[in-house]
Amino acid sequence: MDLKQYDNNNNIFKLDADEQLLKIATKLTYKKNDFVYQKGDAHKGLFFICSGLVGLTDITDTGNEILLRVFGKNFYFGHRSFLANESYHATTVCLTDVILYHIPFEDIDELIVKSPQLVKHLLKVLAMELRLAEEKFNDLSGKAATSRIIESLIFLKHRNENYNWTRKEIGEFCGCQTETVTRVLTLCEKAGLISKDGRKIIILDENNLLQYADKSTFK
Amino acid sequence: MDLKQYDNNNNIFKLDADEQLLKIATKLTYKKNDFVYQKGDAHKGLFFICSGLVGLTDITDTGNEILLRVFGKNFYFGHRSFLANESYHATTVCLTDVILYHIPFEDIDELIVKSPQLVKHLLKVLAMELRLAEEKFNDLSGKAATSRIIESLIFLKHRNENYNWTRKEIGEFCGCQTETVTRVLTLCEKAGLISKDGRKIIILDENNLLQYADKSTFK
DNA sequence: CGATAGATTGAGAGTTTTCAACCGATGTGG
DNA sequence: CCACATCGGTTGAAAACTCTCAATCTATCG
Repeated sequence: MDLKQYDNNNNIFKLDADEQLLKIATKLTYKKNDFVYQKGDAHKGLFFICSGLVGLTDITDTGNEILLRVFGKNFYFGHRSFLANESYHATTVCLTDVILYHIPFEDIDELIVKSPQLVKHLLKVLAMELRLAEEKFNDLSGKAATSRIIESLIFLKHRNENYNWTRKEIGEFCGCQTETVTRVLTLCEKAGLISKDGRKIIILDENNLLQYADKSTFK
Repeated sequence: MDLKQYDNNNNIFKLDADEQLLKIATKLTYKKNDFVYQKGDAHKGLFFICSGLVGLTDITDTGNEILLRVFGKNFYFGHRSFLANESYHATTVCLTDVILYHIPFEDIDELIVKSPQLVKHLLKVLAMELRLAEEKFNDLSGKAATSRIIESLIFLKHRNENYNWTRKEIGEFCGCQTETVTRVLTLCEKAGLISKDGRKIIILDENNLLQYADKSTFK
């Protein structure tokens, strides 16, 4: 991932709620670990997050979960399937308790009429998400686990500073096992780049940490 | 990748040329291995392929090339950077001699005015490309090389039946080395699933081949 | 026909996974 | 408020897959 391309709070992915649209929206609340929709379901319009964190997850052939994208406060999600007019290709799971609006739309034409601004926003977000996905593919293909883990930690922290990302989630996001994440984080701690407070990971020096990411192996 | 989701000739990604737009377009010809644009360049509107094959490539930290996407006849490309208003995150290289139209646009608003239909097409293509990219990530994360190679071979063949995909290209598309592709293809040939005519790979039975893809290793 | 790009094969190396055991933190119900 | 269950984290050893490197072979093209 090209971390330089991001503002610290990922504001570029966010949009304030559209008051007009919220009139046709339904407010929904979810508990941690609830699904909003599941892989294979028919698309059902857009979702807008008021509070909480939502992850887009899938399962590999070997049964491991992967974390494709993460949506935070003021993010829309569900847009990909809606815009492609496809069923969902992955499952959204609440990483925390979540409050969101569900905005039902039949098709793109309806959305274009009701909010051309939102179409433009989603177009841009989608295009950025495609870059991110391809950068993640590049990383998984050519970067050592150490680099991927460190970069993912920084990326995820920027997306939500307050949330305590688990080793499992970090591993699922960058394509490696929980144990590998633990080993790398332990080394980072020994190198004085992060510290751990219980399960919480504290980044002490982001620049140094990023430099360390270029070390090829965790042995 | 979910190969079931594709029509055999990937028609869903294609669009006939827009006669109006071609009036403001420039026709360009390229030789095999030429670059159309390179990573880091500022976006410069849309490209539409009249004939030939174009690959979107990048280089990993370890210096290996990867093949992110492939564009064929009647495909638009360059749309991601244009729609995100970002510089190019990867390089387009001509896999064959190519004839294309370059359609210059300043920004999305100009495109929306001149061809709302094309915007809708690109929106849909982009959304499908994001699914594909995430499916590729899933595959790389959880599928053995054998599966990825076989699925990539079938996917690429469907995108362009006539083109003789090299082991290198197949490997770059699915994230493994040329030698690994060779080894897997040799096994597939011994299993009677494909045959080789010179450098050409002939798929004898696609269904059987796909079933074989689930075998986990190439040893 | 020679030159070059692409393909094949083998052996050895290396990163990451897997499996297993254990530890520590967190949260809940009695 | 303790006891206990559960979830998440740590560590080690062994295994596995794929890569790397090197040598050789074959196809293709000018």
